[in-house]
Order: sequence, then C-alpha cells, then structure tokens
Amino acid sequence: MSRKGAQSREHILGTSRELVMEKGFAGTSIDDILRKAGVSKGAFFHHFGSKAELARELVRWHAGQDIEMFRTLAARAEATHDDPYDQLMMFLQGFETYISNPEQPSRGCMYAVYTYENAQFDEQVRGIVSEVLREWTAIYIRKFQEVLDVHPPRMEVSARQLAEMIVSIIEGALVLQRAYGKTDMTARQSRHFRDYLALLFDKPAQAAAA
Amino acid sequence: MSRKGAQSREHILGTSRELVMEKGFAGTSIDDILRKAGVSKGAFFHHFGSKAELARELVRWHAGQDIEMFRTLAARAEATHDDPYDQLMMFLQGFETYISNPEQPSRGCMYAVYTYENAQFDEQVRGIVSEVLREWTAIYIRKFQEVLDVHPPRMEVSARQLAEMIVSIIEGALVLQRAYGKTDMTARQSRHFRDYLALLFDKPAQAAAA
DNA sequence: ATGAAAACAGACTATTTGGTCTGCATTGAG
DNA sequence: CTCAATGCAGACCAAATAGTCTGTTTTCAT
Repeated sequence: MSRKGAQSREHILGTSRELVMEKGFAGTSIDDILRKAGVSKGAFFHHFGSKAELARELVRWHAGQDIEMFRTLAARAEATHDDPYDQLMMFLQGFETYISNPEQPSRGCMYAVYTYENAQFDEQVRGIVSEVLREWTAIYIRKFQEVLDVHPPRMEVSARQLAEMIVSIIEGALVLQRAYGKTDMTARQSRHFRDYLALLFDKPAQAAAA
Repeated sequence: MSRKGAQSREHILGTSRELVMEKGFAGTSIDDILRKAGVSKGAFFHHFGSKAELARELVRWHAGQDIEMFRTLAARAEATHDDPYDQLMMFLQGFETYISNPEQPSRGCMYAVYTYENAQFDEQVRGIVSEVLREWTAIYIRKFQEVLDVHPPRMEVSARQLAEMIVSIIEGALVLQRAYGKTDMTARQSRHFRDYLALLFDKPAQAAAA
C-alpha cells in the first residue's frame, strides 16, 4: 500500500468513525461517508470490500486504540505505585482525564453502538465486541483481586463484582452523557466509584484530582 | 377507532417494539415489520402516518410502561416500610425481580437504543427520551434525599450522585447483559449497588432476596 | 338491514442503498 | 525514464426503502 493510499484509507476510516458514532451503523450510508470524506465510491470500495468489512475494520481500530490506552494508563500507574489499590485509583483517575478531554468530548461508546445494533453484524464483529468487553472486565478482575489479596474489604465482595460494576458504570454513564449532553457525566461516575472503593477498603479519601 | 382497529394497531406496535429492540430503529424496515406482523402496507400506514410517527408512538409506549412500573414498585415499597432507606431497598429488589423475569429476558433499554440512534429522530422524540431519563433520575434524587435526611452517610455524598449512579449502573448493565448474553447481569449489578448503600448507610446486609 | 366511516389489501413510485465495472491518473521500484 | 501496480473517479445497476393511491372489505351506530 502506497503512502497516499494508506493515508486515504485512514481518512475514510476516521470519517466513518465519526459518522457511525453520530448516526449509528445502519443509519450511516456509504454515500454519507463519501460526501463527508469527499472521496469517490471507487476510492471507498478500493479500500474496503464492503460495508461489512468497514464494520470489521472500525471495530478493530477501536479495539487497538482502547488496548493501547489501557496499557499506557496501567503502565504509568504501576510505575508510580506499588500498592495495587493506589495503582487502581491512579488508573481510574487517568481514565477520567482521558475521557474528559474537552477537545473532543466523548459521544458514547462504540461497543455500545455495536451491541445495540448487533443484528447488523456478522459473527466475527460480534465476537470482537464481546471479546473487548470481556477483556476489560478481565483486566479489572485481576487488579481487584490483587487489591483484595492485600486489603480486607469492609463487606464481602468479589473481584468480579467490582470489575463488572465499574465497566457497567462507565457504559451507563456514556449513555446518560449522550442522552442529556452532560459531557462530564462519565468522569463524575468514575470518581464516585473511586469514593465507593475508598469506603470499601477503608482508605482516606484522596485529594480531589484535576 | 373500532375494537379490531385498536387491536391491530397494538399488534403492529408490539411487533415493531420487538424488532427495534432486536435490530435498532434504522436497521428495522417497515417491510420487516409487515412481514413479522403479517399485515399489509395499507394497514401500517392506516395506523401510523410515517416511520417517524411509529418512533414517537413507540417511545411513548415505553415511557408509559416504565412510569407505571415505577409507580407500582414505589407504592408497594412505601406501603410496606416507613423508613425511606427500607423503601428504596425494597424498590430496588422489586426492580430486580421485574428485570429478571425469565419469561422474556430483557435485551436492553429502548432509551439507550434511541440515544445511540438519536440522529434518526426528531426533536420531539429526543425530548421524550431525555425527559424519561431525567425523570427517573429525579425520582431517585428525591428518595435519596429523604434517606440522607434521616441517615448520616459514612462519607460525603449527594443525592444526585447516588441517583445518577444507579441509573448509570442499570443502563450499563443492560449493555453488558446484551453484549455477552448474561441475562442476570442487571439484577446482579442492582444487588451490588444495594450492598454499597448498606455499607454507606451502615446498615446490616439484609438476607439475600429471591 | 343499511350506509358511512373505518380498516385493510396490495400494486405502484421515486429515491436511496450497497455494490460493480470500466477506464484514467499516480506512484514508486528498477 | 518506464511501466506495472496501485489508487481513484464516477456512470451504472439491481434490490430495498419509505411512502402513495385506488379500490375492497369490515365494522358498527342508527
């Protein structure tokens, strides 16, 4: 693939991303994409064999992005703190900063879009989506287990419960954020969850982060 | 409207409900509805002037259902207990029973579908959706305020924070429930939230409900 | 019973949709 | 520079889509 070819492909992919997040997958026609991206039908079908392939590439792109974000935040947290509780807290704070980026306020979660439109997609795409969500949960489970191994909680609770709760909260907050245009909903919910953790593990509330 | 007319209208509305929840609004064609409902195009457009009107009627139907559910559960809880904390707990338990109905496991929240597809809808429909979500939150805020007025929490927390948290959790859990086919995700998350409340308000954990 | 209004059936239409195909332009390795 | 591979433009197509219209059947108050 030539330099310009790759560039053009990225451009189409980026435009599609925005449109799909804005109008949903079924609600976004290929002509919509062509219009907004300013490219021809020939260009589109040169880079993507079909709309289904676009769906696959889109979800792969997001999966890649998110894994990278997770890894970066996790690495930073683990480099800064030894205690898994502190690591987790710092990780969540990092997420809050990331999701609150005022440059491009998040309009929702692409996996939620794909989940509610899953009838549109083939088994492969559905697999990637649930795989990513499972992976997120799994990462949290491991980390919470580390925390539980060191800090006795004030009530009986499993690592899985806590992991599924934070993932649910984030997903739900993104729905509400979009539903009534409150761009800080997700970060606020994450912060509240951290307060819950502080209470659960009997830690003093930390100074409020940025 | 004749008896059979109303009946037929309900039938179309019910079928549309299922299809939209299954495939999204943009992903559901009128022909899909006609096929599944076994009615003719003439019948459909006799009852609904357009697809947009169907969208309006659908969201109105859901709003009506949910308000009724909320009122019923709230009334029962308030009739059983005097303490707002106990009322809230019973309300949430009632919700868990409702959402866990094994007859028709919930495939998600229609408002989330509408939220992520909001570009498809007119201002009126978008208004109803955010109105319902706001109303839910408002009801919870009032109830949490009552609780906070009586029971001192173990950490500083506002009624709004708690209200938005439970709504987020439910919305998010419904996404996860659908994403990986775990039909009990929502009820479990609600239960975990109740445990959090028990910890927050320093109440003994109640015997696990059904 | 009857007649007008409501309920429906389904052919038809204009537009949009995802996708193909042919031919021209650009790129970059040799 | 050359030329084959890549990148791209846009006319074209068949199917699907939302919606219309005309005519027939059903309903129900009188």
